[in-house]
Amino acid sequence: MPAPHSPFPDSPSLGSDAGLGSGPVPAFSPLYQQIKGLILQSLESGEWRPGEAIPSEMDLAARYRVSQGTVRKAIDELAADNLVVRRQGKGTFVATHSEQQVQYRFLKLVPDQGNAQQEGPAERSIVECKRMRAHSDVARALGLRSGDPVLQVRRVLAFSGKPTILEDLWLPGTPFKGLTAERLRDHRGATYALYETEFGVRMLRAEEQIRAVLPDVEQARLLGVTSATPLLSVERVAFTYNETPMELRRALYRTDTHHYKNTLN
Amino acid sequence: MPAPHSPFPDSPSLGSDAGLGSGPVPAFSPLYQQIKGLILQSLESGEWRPGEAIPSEMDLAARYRVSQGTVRKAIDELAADNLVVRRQGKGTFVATHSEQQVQYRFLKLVPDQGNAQQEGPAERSIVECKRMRAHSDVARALGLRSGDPVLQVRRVLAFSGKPTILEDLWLPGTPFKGLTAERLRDHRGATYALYETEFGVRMLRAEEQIRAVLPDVEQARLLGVTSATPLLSVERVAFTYNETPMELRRALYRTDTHHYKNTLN
DNA sequence: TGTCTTATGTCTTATAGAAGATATGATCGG
DNA sequence: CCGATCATATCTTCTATAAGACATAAGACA
Repeated sequence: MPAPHSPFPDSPSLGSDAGLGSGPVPAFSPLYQQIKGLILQSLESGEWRPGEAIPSEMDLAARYRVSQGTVRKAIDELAADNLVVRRQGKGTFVATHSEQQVQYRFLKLVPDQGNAQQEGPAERSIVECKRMRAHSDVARALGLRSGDPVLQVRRVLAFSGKPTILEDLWLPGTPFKGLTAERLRDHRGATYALYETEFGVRMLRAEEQIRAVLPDVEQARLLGVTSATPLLSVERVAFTYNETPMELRRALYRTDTHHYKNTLN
Repeated sequence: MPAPHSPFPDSPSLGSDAGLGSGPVPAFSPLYQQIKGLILQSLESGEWRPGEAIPSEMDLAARYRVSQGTVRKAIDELAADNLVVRRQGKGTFVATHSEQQVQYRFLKLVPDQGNAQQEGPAERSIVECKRMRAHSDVARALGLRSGDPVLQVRRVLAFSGKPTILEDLWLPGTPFKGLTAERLRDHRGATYALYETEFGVRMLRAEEQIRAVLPDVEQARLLGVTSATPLLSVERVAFTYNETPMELRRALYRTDTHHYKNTLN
């Protein structure tokens, strides 16, 4: 086998025993992981848009001066992380929240009877949408400082006319400059798809903390329940590239007709 | 490249274009998936016990008359499903609920401050343990018929002396013949580890349905809360091989000091 | 007792052919 | 001459194999 080539075009050879100096990739990592890191950078830079195809494995192999199999293993991991989607015979595509078979990729609330497809899309109504300064807890969750500008949205999602989810969203003000209640209301499809197409913010991963709570009077009114109705409190932080938090979402779920579904393995 | 060999030792050649007739593997599946199925059978039959090493990739390759890389890809998928664990330079081991770094593999409840390691193991106390006949809902969840014998266990888990989880377990009577309150109480470590070592039942996967509820009087008493305290209701069905359900678990979680943590991607 | 060697695992990379999808162009019927 | 249909060319990803690199542990040996 010939000595491994440098995955960095037009740079002096450094093989697999040279360090990158800085960056997310450890200095002494296997070749395919270095390639993965490079593809990740191109993905982050927007070289290929969500929904578009990335270059073929052969093209990428030529670009990075490695074999097709090495590129393949790099893409395998990206596909396992849901960053790209492979389609045999067609190509590899940048994953997107739009045009997906499942409308809501991160929503785990499903109806007790039937499935989410039959139920159809949620009816959304925005209760409030204002720019404000972040409190300490919101700032901490979003990696900001207290007082930094944020956008807050409160809305209700209803299924079959029945209000089921009350959500409060907090978004960092700078990346989402220009987002208004109108644009939110007019947009069809998932909110994360709007972030993607209008603001170039791709949500890749999220973490949720779930509790059981009782609503306050205002929350109960918006959901059409009494203050004695137990609700699921779901606090979600969604991350884009480099584990950067870009959205805090505090939601209350009614669980009389729906339940939160989770699979463990 | 030579023609693919049969993965079935001492059987007439059938290559990749012959059907298996019956079984979990589709008739026209790639070689590595057929190998995966064969390894799965050996795993299920108990040829290698949990915690033990399975034969090396080279040995398995010789056994099935395929190349090491093909065996590798089969094991890759088994490792992705958490059925086996790879350790470079040491071997590939059958995954187990015992001797794991995380004591409770399926428990997603974590303390609000600190982590589960610091907290230490839960203090268990068995409230009830009796053999009975399955009601229709329990029978349906376990794939039994109404009236079939089942074992029911009710217990409380406490952290730092504070009762936090109230669990009702239902187990099919036949596979768990001989399980008593004493054996449950005397056992150290995860309950799923007990199933593994004492009854040869390996839990591979589970599905949970989560709701917010209020406890009845008895439940509230056992958890030391009022009937007005909202609790997380977690109904879990755990599966062994062939997607066979082997345990139904209905639990109530207190979420004043803990929360249910979930990662989405 | 400490170090080196060796055996035996998995891991990484490379190559060749198979299988799927799509566009193009030839062929045939009207 | 026009249009539908089939074969083919050429993309793509997928599968299978081989061989060297790296990791780990046990025994040889000073």
